[in-house]
Amino acid sequence: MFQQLPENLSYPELEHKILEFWEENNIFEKSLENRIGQRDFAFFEGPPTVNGKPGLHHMMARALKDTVCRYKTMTGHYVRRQAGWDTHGLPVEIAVEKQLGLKDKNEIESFGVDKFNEECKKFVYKNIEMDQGWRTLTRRMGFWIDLDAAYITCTNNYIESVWWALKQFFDKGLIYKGFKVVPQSPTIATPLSSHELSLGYKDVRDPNVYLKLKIISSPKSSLNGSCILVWTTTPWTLFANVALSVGEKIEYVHVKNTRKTKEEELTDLLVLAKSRISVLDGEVEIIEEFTGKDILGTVYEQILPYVTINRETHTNALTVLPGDFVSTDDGSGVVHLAPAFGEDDYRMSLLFNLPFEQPVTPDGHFTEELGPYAGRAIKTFTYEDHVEEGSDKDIIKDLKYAGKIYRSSIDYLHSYPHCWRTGNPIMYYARDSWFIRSPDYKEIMKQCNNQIFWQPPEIGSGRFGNWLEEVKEWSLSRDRYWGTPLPIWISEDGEDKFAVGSIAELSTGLYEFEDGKRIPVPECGIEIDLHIPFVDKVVFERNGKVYRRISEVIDVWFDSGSMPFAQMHYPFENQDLFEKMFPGDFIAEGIDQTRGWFYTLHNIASALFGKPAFKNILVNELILDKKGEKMSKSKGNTVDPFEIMEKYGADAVRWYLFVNNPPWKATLFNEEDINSTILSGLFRSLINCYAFFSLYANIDGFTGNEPEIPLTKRPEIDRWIISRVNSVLKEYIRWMEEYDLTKSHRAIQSFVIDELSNWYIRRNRRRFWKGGNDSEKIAAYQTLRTIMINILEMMASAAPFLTETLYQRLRLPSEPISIHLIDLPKPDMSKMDVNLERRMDTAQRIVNLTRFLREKSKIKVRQPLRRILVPVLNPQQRRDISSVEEIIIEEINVKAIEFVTDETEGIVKRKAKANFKTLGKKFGKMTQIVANAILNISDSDIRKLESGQQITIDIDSNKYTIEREDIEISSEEIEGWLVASEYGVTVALDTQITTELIHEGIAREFVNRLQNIRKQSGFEVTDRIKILYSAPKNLLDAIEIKKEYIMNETLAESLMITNLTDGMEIEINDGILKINVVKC
RNA sequence: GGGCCCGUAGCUCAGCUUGGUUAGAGCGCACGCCUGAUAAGCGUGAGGUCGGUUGUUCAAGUCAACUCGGGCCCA
Repeated sequence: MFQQLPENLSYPELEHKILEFWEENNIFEKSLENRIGQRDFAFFEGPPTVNGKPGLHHMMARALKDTVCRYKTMTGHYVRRQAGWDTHGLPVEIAVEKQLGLKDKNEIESFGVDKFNEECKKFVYKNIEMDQGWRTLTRRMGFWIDLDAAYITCTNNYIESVWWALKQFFDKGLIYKGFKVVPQSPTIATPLSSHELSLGYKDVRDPNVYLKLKIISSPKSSLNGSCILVWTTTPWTLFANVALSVGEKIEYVHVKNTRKTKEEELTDLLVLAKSRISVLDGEVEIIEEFTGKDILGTVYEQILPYVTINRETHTNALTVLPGDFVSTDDGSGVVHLAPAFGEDDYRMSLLFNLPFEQPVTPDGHFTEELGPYAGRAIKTFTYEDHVEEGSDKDIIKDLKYAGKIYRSSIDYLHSYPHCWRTGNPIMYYARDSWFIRSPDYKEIMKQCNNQIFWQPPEIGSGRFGNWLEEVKEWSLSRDRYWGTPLPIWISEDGEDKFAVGSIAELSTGLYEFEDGKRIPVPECGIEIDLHIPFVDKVVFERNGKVYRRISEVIDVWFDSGSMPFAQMHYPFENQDLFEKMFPGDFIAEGIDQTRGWFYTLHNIASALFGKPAFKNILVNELILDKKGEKMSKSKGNTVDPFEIMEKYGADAVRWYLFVNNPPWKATLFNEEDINSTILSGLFRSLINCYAFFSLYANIDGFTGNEPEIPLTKRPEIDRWIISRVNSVLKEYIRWMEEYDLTKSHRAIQSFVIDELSNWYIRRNRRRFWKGGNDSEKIAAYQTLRTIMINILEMMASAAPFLTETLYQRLRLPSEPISIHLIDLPKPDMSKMDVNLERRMDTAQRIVNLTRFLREKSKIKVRQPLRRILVPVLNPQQRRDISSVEEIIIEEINVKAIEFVTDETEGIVKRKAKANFKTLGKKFGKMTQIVANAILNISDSDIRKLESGQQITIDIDSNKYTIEREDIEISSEEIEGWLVASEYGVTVALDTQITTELIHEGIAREFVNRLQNIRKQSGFEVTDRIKILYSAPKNLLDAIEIKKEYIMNETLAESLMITNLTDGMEIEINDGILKINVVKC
């Protein structure tokens, strides 16, 4: 028996059952066991950070991964799928701080770093198990990945592998400590790496301030007493201003500027770049022009008086210096320099021996030096529970009071980096920190990138490629607690350092107790934990020196970038496995990982192994809401993946995400589309196909074990659908191999709906319901079952639940217990017949044309007609159509197809149309004119061309030679007939209806009414009936003549005329009949 | 300021690599058909200045330049 689907089927309900089935039968495990020893396909899971709830966009990446992995499994690969969790770093620290009510690093220190890290660890493990979290999402959506063997980045094994990697970098001289201006996240007091920075750009309004600074002395004496105009968007950096910079070759002007304010008229004498005069208000009179070079050395009045600048020791302080970075795109063409807060500025300070003032603490507050500003926040910082007001406005107020503001507003709109975790604006800040010299191996990274297949390709060459072109040093260290400790130990005199690359090496150190006692690590009695504070208690005594670890932890992105080897604790274990798994075959994540995980994977793999980390990558774009806006919690337009899956089922959502739009294009998520296109389209069609199959298969007792009818013995339409399914399979595989899941699945979709359901099944219904069990019927069942299975095989990786549900009902006991344990078949070339496919295509075209003609002439399909005429251009076309004649005739209810050829000249008018492709090449400018002439060439000329001769056309006494290939021939009209044509196929319909045909039509109408009555009366399909009826003369005649046919069709024992007074009234062709139908 | 992607029917998308003369599909809408897949199935129709301009070409949705709008990334 082929088990029927439930009446009110609920996809989510079915899916839950399937989940249980998989788990009870260990299907996932079996799918792996099956493939042991087969080709390996190495998949790398990008570890999600274990805080927060997963969103819909996470479902996208996970669905893509799952589908590719399942597909690869079905095509004979062993796909190792180790899950992973990213557990270190700021996201976790911040969540835990919040939980514990700690506000900043000081509070963490007093709380105790050991306890804090312990809390972080607990938090991480709790989140991994969380309901409605990642684990649940993963299970619910059917993402098959080994969660129990997940790599967790905060385990000793993982960290040990990361340490090994860091030691490689260190020993190659690629890690160094530098004093540099780095982007610093103020409220968490740690530097960020460039890829972290790239996660947090936001459009903001910043101050837009023009300062006028008094010139004390200048080599250009005419400027003395005037002011130099300086522009800034960061007033908080002005305290640290030590010099100004101009472009040596830029043209500057000395102007007299008069403008009116509300209160008074002001006149200023100002110096600024000539091209920036437009920033001035009011009238401008140019007094003098010169270049930047002319005013170098000009001394100006210090902007804000708090820090003391000694011009004796720093002779260049508070002067105008040359800078190649000065631009005149905005501002005044004069740049203020604060070496502690800008990369260019810092470089200038070294070059010109400028004083270095840093009146700001690493957490973004002013130092004691600054009097009234001491302790205030530089910018407005937002915390979980409060907001700390920034200082910009007050600084501007003070400067105004001091008469140093030319103009100020807070309207400079630009995109500025913010901390990706706290959301607060970053500050560029000079400090000590550790770096990886990534530019040193830039060429290797570029070369490795060329070996990667990117889907879509433009990200590899564009976004990622450009990024590699401008590789920056990797700012590696973080001044935080919960992270992989940077395993570098420095001698107490600071002169020597080394990296520790393993637990074994760490164990050669000494554990230092609070009382100063040092005991070898293996004997210290404390369990080794590669975190702060344990590692900081380990000291080494070498060469008579004591070495202590530096304090920093590393960028979490180094953790996740290390996963290709760290997930398997390489090189300490699993060397063979690593050899097989590296480089990885496939990764898939969101585009936001381009400079995140994609980059760190690539960077580390290039540096350590000189190979790319992965060979194929599928990138997905954002999921926007249906209006095209980004989903965000604040807008309230986010979609909960769990809710959506319980509404439509995971399969429908997965399918929708693939098919609606290529994943690498921003997808507009419209919930209703899941229902209107996926559920009521493809899925319903597929379900209906199965329902149809099982209904009749069960009636006929078809088991699936019948001896196979050879392909050659099956009807043409069977061979057609089998050919088609193989063609589709070929196409599907082609796109899957290119990681184009949209094209591959769209191909299946149209096949199921248009070809299987709407053509094959509909055309063959009669074969299934007619009596007997001949070979033609068995062939129909066998064909349909095969096709269904083939479809399920193709769909299984994308819609694992629905396909399993149907497979369970279709499978024979001898077949694998799950669709996911099956081998995807290879397209069978011997079953593909392109000619047959073309012929069927023509048949469908003729059917469509005929339907159109019936519609036009208002003749119902139930009314048989005598014939259609089809003009054929050649014997081939005639043979093509003849071979599918039966199908056409039945579908459109005509008695015959007649072919019109040359011999029946006169009936068909033929027309030649220009083939522009060949014509254009030959005649160039004359193409259009020749094409027009071709429209008018005679029938005999057309025939000449057909026989291979050339003709010449005269236009304005020029001769143009035309060949067969230059024209397209079509039959356009048939005299006196209703005609339609499309793509070279023409159909004429004979609309004459003879008495015989009328009788037949009436009989069919009558059968139709009777069938309706049977159905309404709730009779079984197999019940026999007796019919009594009365009817007007014309109908009665027809019914009597067609009596046998009618009785046959309706399973009637008798069909008797009586004078019915009661009975059901029905109408046929405007006549009223009365019928009485009873079961025998 | 730079880079990338997108703009085709009311909506979601094909088509653009390789230019060729009625620009397609699905959904929605309107109308009709079918009734032994029936809380199914089929068809027809309306609906498009292919974002705009300019250019290349005999010919541009397709190629080029510019431009407008949207998104993403960078500075």
